[in-house]
Amino acid sequence: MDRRQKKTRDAIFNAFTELLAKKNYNQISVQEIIDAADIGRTTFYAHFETKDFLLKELCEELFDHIIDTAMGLPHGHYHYSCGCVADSVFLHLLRHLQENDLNILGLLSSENNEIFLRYFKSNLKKLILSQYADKGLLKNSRLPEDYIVNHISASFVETVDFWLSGNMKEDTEVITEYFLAVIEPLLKD
Amino acid sequence: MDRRQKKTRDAIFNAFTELLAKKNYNQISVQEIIDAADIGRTTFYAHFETKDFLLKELCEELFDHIIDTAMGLPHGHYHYSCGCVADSVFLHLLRHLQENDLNILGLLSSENNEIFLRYFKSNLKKLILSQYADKGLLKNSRLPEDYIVNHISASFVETVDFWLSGNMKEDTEVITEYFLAVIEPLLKD
DNA sequence: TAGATACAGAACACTTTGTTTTATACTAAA
DNA sequence: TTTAGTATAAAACAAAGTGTTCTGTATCTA
Repeated sequence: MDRRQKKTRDAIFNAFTELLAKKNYNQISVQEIIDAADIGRTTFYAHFETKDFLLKELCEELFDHIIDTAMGLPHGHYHYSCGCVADSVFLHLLRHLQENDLNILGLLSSENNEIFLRYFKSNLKKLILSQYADKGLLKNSRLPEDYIVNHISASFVETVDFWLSGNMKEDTEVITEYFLAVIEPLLKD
Repeated sequence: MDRRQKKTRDAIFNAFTELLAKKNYNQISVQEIIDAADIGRTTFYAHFETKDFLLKELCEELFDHIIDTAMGLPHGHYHYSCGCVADSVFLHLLRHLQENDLNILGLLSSENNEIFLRYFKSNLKKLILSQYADKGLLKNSRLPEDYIVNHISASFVETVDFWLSGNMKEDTEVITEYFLAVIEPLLKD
């Protein structure tokens, strides 16, 4: 990719991320992004059709990477009761968040975090499927599989939200235990 | 309240609700609401400071009523295992939604339903607290109470979302059973 | 070095926003 | 029924934002 393109693209992402950390998405104008990124008006529209498309691409950059690396990890049982919390993909995800690449924490903690949590959740489903469904761990006589996958994804996202809104007081291991304790009853062993 | 005030207020709410059912919140302009409600520009701003305030007041009208009536219901154990699903407040809530007062279903099923689901969730916490926490049913040696309350609220909202996005194929009783099966392991008995 | 491309800057018509002003119609209470 | 208060309509307004087009310049790649 042309160095110039990458440079302006990064400038836009950075400006947008900083703005999102301090004000609501709806209240951010394209003009503000342009000013903050210090680029020409034409340039912005050459890169992104609208503000919504910019958001979408930002989300892709943020979460696709995180989920994809997690997908590459070896799968395991990861039950709370079997004491292997330390090996859980979910612990890995939390630690990845904690490292705060690309100021992802700022966005997930911001006032308008629903946007990102929603995107996070939809990406998580793929991970859940590869972790549990492939191994037949989700079979449950009372509940349909898609309901369980949805529930587990939502539970993790909500756990992250709980953790962040409490300023990450708890260790990643503790939060992982909370989460695993909540989803464990839904899994076959 | 002045009849004229109530009349325009209703006109605004109706117009806004109809617009929300077919397009995204961000893409709706105040001008469109004004046109749809067939009122004067000045009148709108006499009622609502901004579009965001209008949304907030709409949410209050929609959910405060539902939750408040549910709060008035007698409390019970409502465990899946004890077979008293029929008495659950949650079943009552689902039926209330199904009646579709004020086209609440249209909003909860719309593309931008996060806004409403989020508001729904925060109101639900009050209900969960009155249902379970007061009776000491949430005590759990492994998990803090606020985490459990948050989890139960989120689980119900996500269950509603699951139900609606599948076009309400399942009966309210079945959905209630799914939900109770998921939260039951977190409760003391 | 040459052709292609990304960028800046300015101008553009257009929409939206929130306010102000003036005049009219309605309502609630005396 | 009258009256004083108030809700509304209509028009005009400045300010800001949107998305596009054009021209000239700088930068990249081959």
